[in-house]
Amino acid sequence: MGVSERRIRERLDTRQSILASARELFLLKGFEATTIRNIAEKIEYSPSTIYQHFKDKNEIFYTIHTDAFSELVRYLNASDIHKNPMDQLIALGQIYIQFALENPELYDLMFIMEAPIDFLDYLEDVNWTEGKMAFDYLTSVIANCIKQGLIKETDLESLSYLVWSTVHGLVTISIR
Amino acid sequence: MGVSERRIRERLDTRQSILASARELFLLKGFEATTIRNIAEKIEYSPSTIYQHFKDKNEIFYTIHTDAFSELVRYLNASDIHKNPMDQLIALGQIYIQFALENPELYDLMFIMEAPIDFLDYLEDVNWTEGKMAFDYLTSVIANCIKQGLIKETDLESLSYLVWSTVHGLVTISIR
DNA sequence: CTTTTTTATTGAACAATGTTCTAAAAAAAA
DNA sequence: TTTTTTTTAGAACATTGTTCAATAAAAAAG
Repeated sequence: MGVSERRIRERLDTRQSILASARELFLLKGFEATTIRNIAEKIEYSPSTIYQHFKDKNEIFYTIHTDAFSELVRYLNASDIHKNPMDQLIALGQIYIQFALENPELYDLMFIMEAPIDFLDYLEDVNWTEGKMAFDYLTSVIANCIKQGLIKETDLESLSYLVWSTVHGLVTISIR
Repeated sequence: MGVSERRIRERLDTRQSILASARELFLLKGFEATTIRNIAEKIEYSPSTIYQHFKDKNEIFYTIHTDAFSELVRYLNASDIHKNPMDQLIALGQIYIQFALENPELYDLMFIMEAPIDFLDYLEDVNWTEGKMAFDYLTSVIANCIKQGLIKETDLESLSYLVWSTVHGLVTISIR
């Protein structure tokens, strides 16, 4: 019977509806200023219904956050086309900046917006696959540059941090 | 009569007491998790009393934030001893990092901790003298470097941002 | 078609929060 | 001692996230 399939689909729909509304409100008013009742009103359900899909308000934020990172990783993968690691590194930076400028509110939500208090706990809990993926990718590209003598050898991880934080700094400034 | 002098002094004392307690709690639990009642309990006054000294919870945070920046500026002024602007620039970076590492929780509160929502409004309102001072100082040192041909000429402001955000990125990483 | 069981949805309720307001207590001035 | 001013407190309010028991709806079983 296709009944249960439809029900699963319906359930997923309201879940997505919650996420979409929440995201819109978060971007518009920030995390704190967005209330569960706001979201509930927007999806035309009672506040209680939301708790059928998410443990608490934080979990809604986490989900949106993780999804956004998935999208960033998808963007970054486009740098694969380059064979020369230095070109790849440059492309990586360009794509990163492109992503940030094309989705400024999303970038804000990912990196700048005030997050729930237990955010760091959460990052450890879910061991933040998406974020690690993005960083590991950067690190591996830089490692290739060093291996081919295109970059002077230094502490790999520190250098990766440095690159990221510099680009992040630039992006943040141009967004805000 | 020294009566009113004493009253002013007493008033200032409780104000300082509020700030000290609030700062301690903010650093310990973050802005959101710290309640007015927490602070009140710590200073052994009723919550209402706090509102005699500060418009709202945000204003307490703002005050602490501004004070912290004053302290940073005080630190940075020590770079005056160098005549060569390049030495000064290097000293500036070193002092900045020193400040951050010596007062990691404070640095966290100033740059990383989640702030009240209307924080950006606030920065514009008070036109954020302290923050501007620090940045203008950096900019002027870099300008001197360019003038003396020690740094290749580029967009001055962007370069200043770049330097700051790079150092900030490094500091943030080593603190957290 | 009727009854039973499962699922979905709600509305009322709770505790905690920031904040305000009125009354009391304390201090200073007269 | 009385009056005025200032300080402090306690009760109260609206809003928040969240829970829970009751109701409505849907599906399954008979």
